[in-house]
Amino acid sequence: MHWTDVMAERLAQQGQEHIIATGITPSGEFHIGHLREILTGDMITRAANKAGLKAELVFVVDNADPLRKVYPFLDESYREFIGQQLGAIPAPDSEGKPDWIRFEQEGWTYGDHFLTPFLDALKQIGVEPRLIPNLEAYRSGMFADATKRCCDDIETVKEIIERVSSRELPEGWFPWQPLNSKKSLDGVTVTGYDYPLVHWKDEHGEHGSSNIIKGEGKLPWRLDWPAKWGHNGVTCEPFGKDHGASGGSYDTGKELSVFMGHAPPLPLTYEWISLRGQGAMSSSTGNTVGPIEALELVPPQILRFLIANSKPNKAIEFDTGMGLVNLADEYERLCSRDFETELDDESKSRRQRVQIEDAQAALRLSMISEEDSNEATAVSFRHLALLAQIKDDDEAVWESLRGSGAIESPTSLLRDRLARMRAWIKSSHFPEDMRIQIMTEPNQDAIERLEKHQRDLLPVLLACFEDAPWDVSGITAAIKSVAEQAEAPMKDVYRTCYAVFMGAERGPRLAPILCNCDQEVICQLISRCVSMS
RNA sequence: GGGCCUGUAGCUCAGUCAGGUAGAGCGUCGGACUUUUAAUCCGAUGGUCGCGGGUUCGAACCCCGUCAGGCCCGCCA
Repeated sequence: MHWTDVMAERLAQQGQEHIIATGITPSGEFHIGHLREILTGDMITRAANKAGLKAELVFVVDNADPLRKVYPFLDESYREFIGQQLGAIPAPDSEGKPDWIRFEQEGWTYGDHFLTPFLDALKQIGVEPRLIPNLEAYRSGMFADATKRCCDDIETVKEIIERVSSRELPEGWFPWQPLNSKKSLDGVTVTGYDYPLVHWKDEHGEHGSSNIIKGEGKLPWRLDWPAKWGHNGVTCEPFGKDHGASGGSYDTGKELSVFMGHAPPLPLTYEWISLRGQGAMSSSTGNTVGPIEALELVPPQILRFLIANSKPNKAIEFDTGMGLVNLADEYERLCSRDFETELDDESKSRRQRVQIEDAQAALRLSMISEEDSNEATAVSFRHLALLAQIKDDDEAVWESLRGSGAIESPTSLLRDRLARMRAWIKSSHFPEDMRIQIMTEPNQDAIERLEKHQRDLLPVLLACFEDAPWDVSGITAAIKSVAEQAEAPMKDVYRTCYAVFMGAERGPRLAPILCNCDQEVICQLISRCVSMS
């Protein structure tokens, strides 16, 4: 059974209506790691709805969280904002400096700045959750009840956190962090409590009172999370393995949730996504591939497929090179399979059936909208990558595909895919193995691997190429005339050609590539191979 | 110190929750297609299931131990 269906089954045991929650702090550039959080939630939601439940995906934007430090992409002037809430400070401009003008005129905040492009990407990927900006929830008093309960019984709250997480809370710990005189959550000491006011003094020597109902502060993380479960009615939430560790915030949240008066959500811990060969993704080191960037390279279905096809507890290594080609081709192959017929085959073992069913489920979850069909494009990524490099003009690509009978006319799906393919080829992510390159130096190994009678074709090849009109048909004719003059099979001629031009045994159609090269340079290459043989 | 996850074919992984002959895809190798879109089709190859014990008629799967890698227990998904 697919992992999403397992979750749906568990949810069904608990009730009919579900809120599946995801939450991310917009502290920096979003990356595909964040995509796992939201897609995991989205896929559970889909599976639950398919199982006849009523499920909704929500995305809690943790813009009440404070700025932790001056990240490398920020100007030093952000130092004054440390400790202040992400939804209440200006966004960085192109130089990383606070954009006061947009902040004051449009209310454009730090959180908005990072969230908005991510939401655009999500839309393309087919995820449109209900947004719950956390700062606004605080300000509208949504956290008041839970907060009151905690402040009224600090000892119980403390006991739960200290026992479950086995860490000691500092002296003077209070279940509400007030904003100080500089709107910061740091360096504040609570001096008294008189609901709804929490009295404080800060490190600047100022005194004041924080109104819980108006959200003049926030709950510490370990309380904030279970409180959100309560007022958002969350019944299921996937989260990263950092929260899932024993004694971690889910463990304390579970008990605190009951203390606050509601059942904790069904958890699902997922593993991190790392960049192949570069370790974990991190916004602060700049070691990221953003969802936007990823979408420029591959269609959104492939990104969904990556998540759908990996069990949550499996770490994913995102590979923007050959790995992506293989992933995309695997997706393409699955699209063209006929699962129904395969499942009708009685001789299939239980395991084989499970594999087929899981592949089917993963494919269905890869669709952008549930009404889509997974039409196969009949063109592999590998093949398209090749054509896109050989032919600068889109029309020529379609012409070639028509000629080989792969398509009759390009679908919008294919047009879209070609556009992304061209972006990929231009980017630094495109794998060198896929890049078509004509030799600049003779490849001695390849020449030596040729049979003698194949090497003997080299002088003939040189003669024919020197006289050839330098266009596609001229070069094609020249290759053909080599075979005629030498009375050799075409197979040998091609072998020789690929050895000379690409240092390989086989390769893509040569004429369209060679006509983009300089005739004299090509002939010199052949001539050097001749003298070598 | 406590805990979590992972370890199965060259690679990526299913299969572990409900024990019943070790599976897929990729790769590799071979063949076919007689001017080759790195294509496509067909066939073959491939594993002491990290290691040791236990339970069982029977263990990749359950139990105990152990090794290796990754991670968490300080608000980074």
